[in-house]
This record gives sequence, C-alpha cells and structure tokens, in this order.
Amino acid sequence: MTPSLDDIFAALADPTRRAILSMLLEDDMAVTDVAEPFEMSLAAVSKHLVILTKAGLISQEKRGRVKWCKLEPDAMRTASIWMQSFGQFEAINLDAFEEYLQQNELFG
Amino acid sequence: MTPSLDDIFAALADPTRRAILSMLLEDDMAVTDVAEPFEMSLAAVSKHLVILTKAGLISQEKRGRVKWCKLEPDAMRTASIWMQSFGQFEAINLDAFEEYLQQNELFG
DNA sequence: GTGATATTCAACCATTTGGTTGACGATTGC
DNA sequence: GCAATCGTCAACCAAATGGTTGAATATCAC
Repeated sequence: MTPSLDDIFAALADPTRRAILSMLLEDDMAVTDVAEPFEMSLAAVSKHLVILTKAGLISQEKRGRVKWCKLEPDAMRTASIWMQSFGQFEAINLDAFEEYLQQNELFG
Repeated sequence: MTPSLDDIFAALADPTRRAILSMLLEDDMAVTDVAEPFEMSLAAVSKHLVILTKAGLISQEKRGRVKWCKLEPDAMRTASIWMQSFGQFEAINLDAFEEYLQQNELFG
C-alpha cells in the first residue's frame, strides 16, 4: 500500500501537520513531545500522526511505552517529482529560493 | 491575498484537479473543454477550477462568453520550495541552483 | 502490586468537501 | 430578435475532516 499523491498532498495541506514535519526535521520525537507545542489535545495530534504515517511522510516505532516518530523523506520526494514533471523549473523562482535559504541559515 | 500553502496543497490533493493541471500544461483551455474528459457535471469541474484559482495554481480570463484557463507555475514553485527542505535538496533543479550561485558570484 | 506515564480508541460534534440538479445571466450566430 | 452556447449560482446531499472528551491499554518506576 504505497501512499498515493492524494494522501501525500492532503497530509501536507494542514498547517499542524506541516509544523510536525518541520519539528521532525530536527530529530526523531516521541508522540507526547510532538504534541507539546500545540494547543490541542494529545488525541488530536495522535490523529495527525496517523494521517502523516498513512501518507508515508513519517514512520512510527514503538519502544517500550514510547512511540517514536521519524521523518520519511521519500514520500515528499514522490510529490516533488510529480511537480517537476511540469517541467517549468528551468524558471525556478530564485528570489523565493534565496529567501528560503536565508531563512534557514544554510548560507554562512 | 497570496495563496497559502494550505490552499495550494489542498488543491493538489484531488486527482481531478491534478489532471486538470496536467491538461493545462499542454495549452490554455476553455472551461467546457477542460470539463469534457471528466465524467462529472460541468458545474463540478467549474468548482474545481475555482479552487485551483484560489490556490493560485491557475488563472482565468473571460473573453466573450468563453473563460480561458491558464496554468500559473508560481504557486507550485512555492510549494516545491517548501518541500525541498525535506529531501536534503536532492530533488532540486541543480542547473537552476548552479545558475543562482554563479549569478551571485558565490563561486570563484 | 500500585500508581503514574504514554498512547490510542470510541463516540460524538461542527464544518468542509465533492458531487448533483435546475434555474439563471451573458454572449454569440443567424 | 431569438435560439443556442458558455459558465456560474443556489440549494441540496453524503461523506470526509478536524476537533473534543472519557475510557481503555500498555508499560514503567518504585
């Protein structure tokens, strides 16, 4: 059951879920720690994690009573590749790209 | 009102809408012609086009009684740039990146 | 064993989504 | 002028979404 573009894009359409993915970019996290910054119930965050897992964007592994969440970049790459099929990236938006790089301090 | 990532990803999450975008990659099209291959009402397709327009993925221009639909790649670029951070830049257009670096004389 | 911690489950709710149909307002061709 | 064409609007519907709460299930620490 490889995740569909439907599932991937739908998962990415929610700001809470995108925030979770950004958090997991730093490091793997337990469900409770993922939920901590959000002003919603743990159960709600748990549901978001299920959606992200079904989309293939993260994986979850239970060790003891703690369930660890891990980013899985392949799914996002699938979506990215679909976008690239539009073949319009020769005119990539360099301003936005530069802004992105600076915001993320990837340049010294 | 610049479209949000919410709007863009939500718009991309539907297979009908992705198919419409692929069709518009070929050429600009009238609403009736966009709707022709789909087994749903014209009104339903018209709604999809509204969603794509609000997401900034297409634009619509009325000439006479015909409304023409045109692909607008900037919105997809916005989403693509957001996604790049999750793939360690493997999927980015390296030619564009190199051009960017040279234009800004960050290389010798 | 007992109590605290980690997480999900189940039932519920309001709102959104994706579709239908029929009527309607423009615009065109003859 | 009038009929046909293009597209949207309005009302409606079923299903999905995103949230809540309280109970339930594991697991850990002591």
